[in-house]
Amino acid sequence: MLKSVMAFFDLVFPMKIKPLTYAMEGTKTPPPGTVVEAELKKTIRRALVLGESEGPGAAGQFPAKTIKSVMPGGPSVSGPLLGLLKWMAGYYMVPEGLALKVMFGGDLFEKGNPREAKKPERAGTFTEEDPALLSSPDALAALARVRRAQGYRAFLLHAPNGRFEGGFVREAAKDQKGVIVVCPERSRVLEYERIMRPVFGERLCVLHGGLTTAKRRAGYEKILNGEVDAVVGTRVAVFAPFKKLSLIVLTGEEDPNYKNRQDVRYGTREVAVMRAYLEKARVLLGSICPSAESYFNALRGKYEYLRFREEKPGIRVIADLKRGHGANGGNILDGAITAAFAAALGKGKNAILVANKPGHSVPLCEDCGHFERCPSCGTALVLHKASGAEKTVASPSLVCHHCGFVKDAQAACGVCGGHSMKLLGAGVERLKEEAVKILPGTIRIKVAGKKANEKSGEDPGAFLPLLYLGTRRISKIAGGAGASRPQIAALVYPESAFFRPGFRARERVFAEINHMADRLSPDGKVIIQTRTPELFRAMKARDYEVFMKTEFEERKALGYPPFSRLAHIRIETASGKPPLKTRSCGMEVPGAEVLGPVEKTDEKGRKFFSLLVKAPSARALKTAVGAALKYVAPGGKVTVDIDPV
DNA sequence: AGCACGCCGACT
DNA sequence: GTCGGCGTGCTC
Repeated sequence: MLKSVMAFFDLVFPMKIKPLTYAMEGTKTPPPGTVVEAELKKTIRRALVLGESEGPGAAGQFPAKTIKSVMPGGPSVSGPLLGLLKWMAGYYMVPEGLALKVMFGGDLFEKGNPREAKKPERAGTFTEEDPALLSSPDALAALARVRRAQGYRAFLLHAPNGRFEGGFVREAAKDQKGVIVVCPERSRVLEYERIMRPVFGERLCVLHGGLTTAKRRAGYEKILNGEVDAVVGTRVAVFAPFKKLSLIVLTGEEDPNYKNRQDVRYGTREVAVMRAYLEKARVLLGSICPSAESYFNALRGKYEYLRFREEKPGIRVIADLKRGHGANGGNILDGAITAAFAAALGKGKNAILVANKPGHSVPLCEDCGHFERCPSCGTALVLHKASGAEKTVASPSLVCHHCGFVKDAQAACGVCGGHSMKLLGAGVERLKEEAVKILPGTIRIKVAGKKANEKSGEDPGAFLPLLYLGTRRISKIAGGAGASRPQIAALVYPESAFFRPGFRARERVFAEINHMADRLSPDGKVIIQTRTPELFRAMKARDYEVFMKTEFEERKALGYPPFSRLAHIRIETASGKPPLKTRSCGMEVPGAEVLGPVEKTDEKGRKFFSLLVKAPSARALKTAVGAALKYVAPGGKVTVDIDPV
């Protein structure tokens, strides 16, 4: 009689659940990384073998259920990727199951037929690269260093422009196997597909959330079968299950889109670097304006810094000091801007106009100084006039841009009844009114978020230049999808973004201005109309080093990253009850600083409490967050965000 | 007291 | 994800 061998395994199901122990009989046991089927709550589901287990233990537990079947073809997930899964669960403080869910979604774990992807969708508009720059001795030397590096190695490519970055990435990836190129958004994926397709042909796979499940699954299958050498995709691509990975590229590494905002709140850059480390592979962080964190890591030698410079389109700062609105014939836009726009548009060149908020303006009573505030956020309400293509409300309304609160706009002051309202600020609606009125000739106006171009003036059939108009996001769509690159861009009072909460506000604005300049034609120009010209001094010169130096001084003084690590704890209690067991000030969290709790309102108008934990290292942060969570009263919904952006 | 529904936590 | 336990609340 053959005695059966019983072995135990820890299985991870792709859902919010810790690993569970299952049994299996037989001698041919599934190695870690194998997909198996097992019963969970009376339904058969797919799960991942994390490793062998000691067994359910002697502690009087239920007998382990058994693994029902093993997927053929050996392990789907490599050792380094399993290591990454465990690291993510530990670092971001989530169950392993949730980490598995964000890594592969349903693609490796749901039944269904993979369907071959059709030909690529509409390709992006990546412009020709810069052969002169790419073939310089410095560029060739840097490329050789990236291509020849063995084992784990991290590089920060500080590129002079997007075309250089793209060309460098292509040359770095050429002829290599197991390459991942991650992009911050779908439109960028299509641009990089255009760059990489000529090099990899059919052995390139595109991965992003816009694909159907069947297509994505077909992609995963090809990667697992070794039919793919390179993957281009959005942040999920960082988990592409190559058996052997050689290079991960993160393009536009400073982009805030790289932060995952649901389930596991991971940062794609941190994950990419950790994966490269575990895979003993190279990681290349590319940017035309690197994040403070990456630059800091380059300065202290954690990353090899590949810096390239270039003459850039000029930035002109128009000081609009104590001049009230109305100096330019009652208009907000400075005369120099309207003149420059008129000139560019007159020559058939496209232009970008960036307002500092949606809507029209903030009405302020000139008699008593009253302005309307949001009842839950306390922030100023913004008038939306409900006219034109960018119509967001049915009738003139006051809107809270933070939580979405809306009320009808009244002509008279709610406090004193006065009728003379001063309109503060330069919203999209208001700039559009001005653009239509001031800019001579006929133009098409493309407002952010709207598909159709709105025509102004007569003669709709003729070729007309485009005026892109919107908030900061407009620069992303400007010049896209076959349109020619704009020649001029103007930002009106962008300093308002500096006063938004969050220590990264300045860095964001700096990066956005750099990106805007990068999207313009080579002879392009960015104009900044501001009341605080001193805040834009470094931006004017586009002097990255000077900007970061000041930024570092300030962050060091205030204890913000990269000089510390942060965690944000969000607590949603039943009905505004205090979130902590102890009264405030009672938190004893050694080796870290805890700020809060502060009551806040989110974008959906929900109230929550917020705690900010500051610690000197990632290690100390984890301990501190653990200690802080002990103070949280039971019954609330708690979310922990490590390295919030 | 008896039953319906819904939320929350556990799932090996 | 999905099941069931238990709490709330309504009805007989």
